[in-house]
Amino acid sequence: MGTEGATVTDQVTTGTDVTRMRELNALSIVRALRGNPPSTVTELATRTGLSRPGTDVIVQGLVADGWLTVVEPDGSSVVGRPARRYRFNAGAGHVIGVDVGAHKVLAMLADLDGTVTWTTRLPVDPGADPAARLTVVDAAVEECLASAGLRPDDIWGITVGVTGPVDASGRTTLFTPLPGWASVNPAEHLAARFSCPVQVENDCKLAALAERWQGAARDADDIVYVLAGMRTGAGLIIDGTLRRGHGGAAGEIGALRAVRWLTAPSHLEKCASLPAGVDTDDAAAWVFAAARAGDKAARTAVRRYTRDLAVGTAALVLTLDPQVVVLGGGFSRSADLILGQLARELGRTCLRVPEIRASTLGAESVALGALRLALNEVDARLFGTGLPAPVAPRA
Amino acid sequence: MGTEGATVTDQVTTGTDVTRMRELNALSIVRALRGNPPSTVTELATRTGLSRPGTDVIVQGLVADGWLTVVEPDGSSVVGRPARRYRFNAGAGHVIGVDVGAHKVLAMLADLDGTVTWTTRLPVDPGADPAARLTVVDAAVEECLASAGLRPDDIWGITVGVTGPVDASGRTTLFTPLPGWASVNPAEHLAARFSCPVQVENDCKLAALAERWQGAARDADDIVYVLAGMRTGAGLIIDGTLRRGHGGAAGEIGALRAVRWLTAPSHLEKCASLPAGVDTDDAAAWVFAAARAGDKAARTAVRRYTRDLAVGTAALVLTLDPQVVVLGGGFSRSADLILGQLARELGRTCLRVPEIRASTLGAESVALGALRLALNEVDARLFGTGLPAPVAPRA
DNA sequence: AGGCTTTTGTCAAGCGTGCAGCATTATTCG
DNA sequence: CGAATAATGCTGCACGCTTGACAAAAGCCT
Repeated sequence: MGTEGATVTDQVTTGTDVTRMRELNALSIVRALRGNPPSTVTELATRTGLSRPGTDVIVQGLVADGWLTVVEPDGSSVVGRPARRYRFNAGAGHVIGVDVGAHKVLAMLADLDGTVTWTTRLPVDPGADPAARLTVVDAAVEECLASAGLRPDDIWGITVGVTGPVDASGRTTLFTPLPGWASVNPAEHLAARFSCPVQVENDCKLAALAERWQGAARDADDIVYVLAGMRTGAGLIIDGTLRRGHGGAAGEIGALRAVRWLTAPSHLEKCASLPAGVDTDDAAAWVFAAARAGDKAARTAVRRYTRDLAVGTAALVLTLDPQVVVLGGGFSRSADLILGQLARELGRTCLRVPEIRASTLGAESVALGALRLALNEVDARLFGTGLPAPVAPRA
Repeated sequence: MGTEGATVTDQVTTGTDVTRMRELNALSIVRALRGNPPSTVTELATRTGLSRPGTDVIVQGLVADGWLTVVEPDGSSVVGRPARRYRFNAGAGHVIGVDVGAHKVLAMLADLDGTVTWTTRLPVDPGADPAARLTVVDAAVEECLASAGLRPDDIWGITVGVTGPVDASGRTTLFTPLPGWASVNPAEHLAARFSCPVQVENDCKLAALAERWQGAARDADDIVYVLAGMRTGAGLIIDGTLRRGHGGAAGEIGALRAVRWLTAPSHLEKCASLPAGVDTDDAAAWVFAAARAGDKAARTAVRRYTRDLAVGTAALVLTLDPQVVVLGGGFSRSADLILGQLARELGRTCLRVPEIRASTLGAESVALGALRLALNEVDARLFGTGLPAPVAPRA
């Protein structure tokens, strides 16, 4: 406490107590077990660099707290005494990821290992007002809880994916295609029922996370994800971390008029050979199919679309110099028609051409990314502040 | 050691020994002292959260190792026994930052606090071959050493700033305006004389670092730095860290033809009212002066230049959504003529308009940034792996 | 079947570290 | 010169990790 003298940088609080050291060691053991098959104490000891007896003590404590579960030795034919194996108790907590779209709400439940244990998809009227849409979100989330017999307090994190840039408060005030949604604060809404942290994030950004987690860019740390569909958007991962920008509007290069992302899909909708009966939602799919079959006008439409898509992508690539560009979104099903030309255009305009890959995740990528973001938050809380609390750490 | 079985993620090595804990505490005390005025043990104890006796023991050790120096109490009029103060011994090590330009080599020497203790500026013939240029670099560095009577081993880090994207090996193979420089590896050259780490980095990126360190963007974590001069370039700081991109080519948006950064300065050179006698190097300065005096043609030239500058800046801003855009480079001396229009253009094209500020650093910004990068590297080595080695930690 | 090898599980002793508390010292104020 | 004040220095205590040793549980060999 500075009395009245020049108070400098008070309260750095990095001093490590000997009891804090034990927490850190416990965490490093948990970390050494996450995502790995069940391991023996000896393995954990070598992995963490701790001694075997020391590791054993900590492991016992973690088992008592419910973080680890014991796997009794099965008849594996090794020479010495068969070792007990310990497994991270992924069921100690769960996270929920929600994708709020115009036509549907998709909710997923996963355990702490990220294993998806339930998926709910409910339809929504595109014109539904915010209250109605939130009711559907609630219903989807509720179904996730019911599927595993969980109570709200068993959920450690929730992430909601929406379209449009998300500001710090979790709202999409700058722009949203959902009617009336600009005034909605989904985090606040869910906080009434859940005590865990609720994050709201842009759908492109979440899809980018998903591609790095389980999709086409698992090996990369610098990723530009381009969502190609009836809307065009981007999500950026730099140095392995999702980047939001200072106001949450990173990746919105499509707002630049010279980048014709807003009008790019119209090339497909206005294709000359498009029959009259095709619905506007199915137009793109029809054009891609026709182009694949050799239809001249359709091929031209796809070429024009890709050219426009490439301009914005080039701007992103030149700005960030990523390792990988991932093409996602609805049109990525037709990546075979797009990727070649996209690569050529980038090769023409960019200094260093990154790898270009098609998304390997389907329509669930946004919800998956939402799960990943929620898990990231849980990890940060666990490993950052470090609270190996007994059994069930709440918010 | 995995024998032949499924070797998973070996060697995580995060286990904290009790002796390692002491290292960490020593480091946190050093950190609590860096950049602060000399402090008493009691102050350090409260700042780090450690106990006073414990702090005292560590401080004694740090003094013995040469990291801290004692400041005997002067006659400050407080009640009670006057406290010894301890100061971080910034002179324990030094770093060197070099700015290799077309016309000059600028080298700076700084201590561990970043206080610049010597600056050398040597002229170079723009057409000099790589060997000649490297000789000048050596001379400049040598002068830094001589100024403080230092030996090469007293230097803990060196950073060299060059124009053009720098790859992982430290070379500028993609592009460089210096004749023959593409084949040069400055890091390797300096490694012959210095055992410390030598980094090579792009000049725009270093200038960006400098602006965040001591310049116009000290408070920001997300910065787009635009170097405006006869060459146009950019440096990006995201979440407080300089971003290089996967191949070191981040920020090279100027390579996009639609972004007219390459030709933007020609608007100034081709100004109609420019007298015949003015040298090409001084043309821009003349035009800015004329514009400020009210010359119609000059004002038009500046307006056209700024319009072109704004296109690329808008692409960077929309991609990254930074908090601040810093206008640097030689033309930032005329920021009064540029900033207003630049802000208007960004306001027209961008979703969320960042603050726009003029650089407060002069021609030394690149060398300053080089110092900062070298200091960052030293810090990372110290605080990361943690080696409070005795007196003088070498590479 | 019995001994040998190998690896695990467990215990005891030792050590380094940080913390709390008390005595000591140096300085100002009355 | 004595009282008050605050920093310094010292001792005992608690905690957790490590080393080393030994018993237990399996497979392999004779």
